[in-house]
Amino acid sequence: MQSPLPNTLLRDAMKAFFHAYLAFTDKPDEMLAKRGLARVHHRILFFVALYPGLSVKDLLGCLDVTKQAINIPLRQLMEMDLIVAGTAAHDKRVKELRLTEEGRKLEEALHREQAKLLMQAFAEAGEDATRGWLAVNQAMAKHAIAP
Amino acid sequence: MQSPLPNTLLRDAMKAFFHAYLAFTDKPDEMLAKRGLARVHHRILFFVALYPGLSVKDLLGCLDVTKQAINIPLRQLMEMDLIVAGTAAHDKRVKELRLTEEGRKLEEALHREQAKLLMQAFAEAGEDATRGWLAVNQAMAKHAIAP
DNA sequence: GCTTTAAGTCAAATTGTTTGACCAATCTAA
DNA sequence: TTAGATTGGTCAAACAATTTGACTTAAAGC
Repeated sequence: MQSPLPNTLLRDAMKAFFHAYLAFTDKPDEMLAKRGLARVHHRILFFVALYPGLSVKDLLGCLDVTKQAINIPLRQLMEMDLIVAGTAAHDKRVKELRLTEEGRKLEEALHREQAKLLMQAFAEAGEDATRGWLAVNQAMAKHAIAP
Repeated sequence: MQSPLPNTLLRDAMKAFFHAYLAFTDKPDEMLAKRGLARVHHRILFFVALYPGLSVKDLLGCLDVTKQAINIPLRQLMEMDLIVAGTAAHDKRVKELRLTEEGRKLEEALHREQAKLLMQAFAEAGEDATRGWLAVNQAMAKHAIAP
């Protein structure tokens, strides 16, 4: 099996993956800290932005955490009027989480920083590399539990 | 500026990145938990494996944490005889961290799991994609603080 | 009616991290 | 050779996050 990554360089690839993820979360973490929020809050905002009307259960699945781990952060986001919870028409037990206007603004500000970093890296590496990066991440993501 | 990633799909790319990272750390986390160890321990083992003779200061740089955050995990690894600290010849203040034989075995077992996942994803996505994945991660990693 | 599911909560225990103050040994440069 | 900087280590208090497990309510589904 012929690979473009010699065995001796596999660890360098893993190191780059680790540091890329560090860089990816750096700016948003800093911005959130100023509001007394943390990375969990961002993750919640992110998935609610991606899937408007997301249920709490599906959110847990997306983040791969327990409901207890999300209990306080999610309540805070609702108390701060960044997220609202409606009731699903087909099943009154399930909540439909959505961003408020203010929540959308915060999520967008955080998203913009990460997009900037990604776009820079994409521009440096080229279009083919961008497609490749996405394809490998999606292949790996299939092995995570989430939807 | 023409991008292979339409704006509406940028969030999907970020989601894949997040879930890829989740999958990447899943198995090792599980293996470490059985020994009463955590992800920090793996990160220390990983960087000491990648850079034999690494100093404590450089390790802090690699991980982007404070010395207090590493104090206990590193001590545990040395008490468990997974890591040994020698003294640098050029400067007696600096320590040279290395894996012991047992440490090498554990690190390799953890590495093997991650390599398996990566190789699977590489095989699915193809060689070009593999090169692209690496290139984008390295471009992003440049924006992290580490060496 | 009985069971299951979605959501929420409580409490205790554990763990992790930060902050800030120290100290000792060693190196470097004035 | 002394003053200052650097490396590594430690302590303690405060804080934050997460886990485990038990328990509740409301609503479905059968």
